[in-house]
Amino acid sequence: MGRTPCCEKEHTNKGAWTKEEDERLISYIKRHGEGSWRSLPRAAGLLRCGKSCRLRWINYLRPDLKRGNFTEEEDELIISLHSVLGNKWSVIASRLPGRTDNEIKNYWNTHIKRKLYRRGIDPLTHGPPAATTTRVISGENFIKSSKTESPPVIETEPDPWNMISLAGDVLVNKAGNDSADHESNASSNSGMTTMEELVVQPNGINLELSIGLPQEDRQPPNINSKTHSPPPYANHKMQLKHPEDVCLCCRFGSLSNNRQMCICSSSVASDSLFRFYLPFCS
DNA sequence: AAGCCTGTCAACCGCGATCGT
DNA sequence: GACGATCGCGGTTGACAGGCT
Repeated sequence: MGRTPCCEKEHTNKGAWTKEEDERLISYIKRHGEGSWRSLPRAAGLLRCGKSCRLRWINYLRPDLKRGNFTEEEDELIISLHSVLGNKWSVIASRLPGRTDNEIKNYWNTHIKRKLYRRGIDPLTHGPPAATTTRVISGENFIKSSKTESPPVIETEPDPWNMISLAGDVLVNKAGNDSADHESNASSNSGMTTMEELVVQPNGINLELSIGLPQEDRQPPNINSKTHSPPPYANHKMQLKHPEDVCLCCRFGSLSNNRQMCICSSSVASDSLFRFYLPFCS
């Protein structure tokens, strides 16, 4: 059962288009116009699926396409349109002359999401990271468990762990220092060179942003009550590529071998305070 | 220098929407 | 209204280039 295929797969080319194929397609559309994609390949002498021809034309060959980098104005327009429209790439593209939905979608996933994360904005909600999200797997730089990048995994059920760490409300300072807001730490990471130097101040939790449980109830549900071990994924380290990057889980990074490493590694698991923050990293 | 890793983006795939009969 | 054909969208994949170790 199932759908009938859109073309005879065994007689069609796949993969990258050759120059000759492009020329054939352009020439045919110049003569006959767009449309009738199903019959176009045969008529144009192309061994391609109609969908493939349509996509090639729309995303690459159309003469009115604008090439080159996105401008700052386009960036901001995309961000504001996305905040209203969500992933309606075709609608967003219709507001940016010369840009295709595919192009904008790719650009969003590779550039703008990162840009928003750096601004402390959740690209899904266009607001601050939600207090009800549970597990952001290392934010923009999360270690890919598969080839596919999903955005940071955001689940919506309330989770006390995340209520503490995700909303940007955890204050971690070097021992002996007065409290400093996480923004300045996050942007500079200055002096945060080792995890051993770090002390969590439990009373540094910003309750304005949190809907957390009372302190004594914050034992994370997935901590092994006998071993007090964090979940396995807490044993990873996360690489942060850019100096201003921070782990979306713990909101900090630290320098290690000239690389930004998330401080939320298992090496601090013995610190009961830290355990609250571990599972959200890596 | 070689192998690995990561980012980018063109292309593919599946499915819902729309159209035509 | 039912049904099949086609279109269009959004998510995903995979090839490739460049940087890093």
